[in-house]
Amino acid sequence: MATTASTHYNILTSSPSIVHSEPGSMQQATVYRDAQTLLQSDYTLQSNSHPLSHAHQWITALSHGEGAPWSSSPLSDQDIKPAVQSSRDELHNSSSLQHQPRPPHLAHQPHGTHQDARAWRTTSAAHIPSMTTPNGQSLIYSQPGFSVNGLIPGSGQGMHHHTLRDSHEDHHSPHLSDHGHQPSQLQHQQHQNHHEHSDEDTPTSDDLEQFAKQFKQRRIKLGFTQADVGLALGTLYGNVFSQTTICRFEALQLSFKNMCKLKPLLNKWLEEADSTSGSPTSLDKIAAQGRKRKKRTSIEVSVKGALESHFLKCPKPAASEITSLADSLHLEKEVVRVWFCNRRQKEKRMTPPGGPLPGTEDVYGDTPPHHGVQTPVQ
DNA sequence: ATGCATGAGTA
DNA sequence: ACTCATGCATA
Repeated sequence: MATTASTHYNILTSSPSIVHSEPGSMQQATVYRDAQTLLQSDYTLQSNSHPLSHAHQWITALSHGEGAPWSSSPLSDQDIKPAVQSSRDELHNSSSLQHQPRPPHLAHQPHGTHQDARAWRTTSAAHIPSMTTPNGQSLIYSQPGFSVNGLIPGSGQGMHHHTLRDSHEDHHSPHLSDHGHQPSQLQHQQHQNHHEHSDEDTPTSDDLEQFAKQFKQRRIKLGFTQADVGLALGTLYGNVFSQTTICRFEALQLSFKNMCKLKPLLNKWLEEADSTSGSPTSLDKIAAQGRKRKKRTSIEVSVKGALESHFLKCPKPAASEITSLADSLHLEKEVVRVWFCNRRQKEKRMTPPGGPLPGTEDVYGDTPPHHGVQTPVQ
């Protein structure tokens, strides 16, 4: 069986008390959640959410008939607290800056055999800052200067939220095939901002790359582990992060937007750690709440290969297709579905899998003389 | 360091 | 049902 699922994890059915009843530090999780929300949708204040819903549909899809024990755990109710979020930090950078510029001629491809969703693949070549569309407008997440420091909210950014996360070649992007007409967003705000702030304004992919590198270096020098940092962020700013996230940040394995969000936080930590070099950072850990998690399914290499093949052909298979695929591979449908989701996400990271492919035609053949980065490392 | 997973928010 | 941010568990 591919599904190693030894299926039988402690039921742990209900632990209503350990949700997040921390003695003296429980606001962390709270703020944390809020921050995220704010980032994704500026004004969309999240109302309460459904305790559990679709997330468990796959239970019924279990072919084992095992009777997933972890399914029953209606806790995680009160996630909704008064939106505190007064960190007057930023977190406002509405999404939308993650649009990847891609050559218009490739845009209309139903699902070409090549993925062009990555544009900032600047692992070694830096040229992002301004690609020009057929119109001659540079549409890049260069230095929009959104509401970060409290810019005027109506400067176009704060309200548009994400409307153009083009990068999907399915439905919503009928245009931009010939005109490459970028909707709106940071076009009109491309003036009046010339701050050399290497971390206040929107960083370029290059900036992020540089920062990540320096960050890692300093971190190690100071003797901190990725986990330490993640924890420290929690105590310092209320946003706890896992070792995984820190690791991915350092490795540029997050989306551009995500990187942008984390950068200021990590930057602050750096300053903190630097100044207090020597004193032990207060550690505070919120109890891991017991949400039953499905045992990680390990997919055989051969099966993975098959999935990869299908992905190349069709990165977004229809439900029916997933079903049949799952059937032929002897996997649960959910597993396959999730696999595709994760695979797609992977494509969107700053450092895409497979490395720099020579296939991506750089329409931006004019690398702008724009390099404000300082000394890389030591 | 990464693979598979969860969940909120969206479409 | 998907995207996106994030993390447990594991290689």
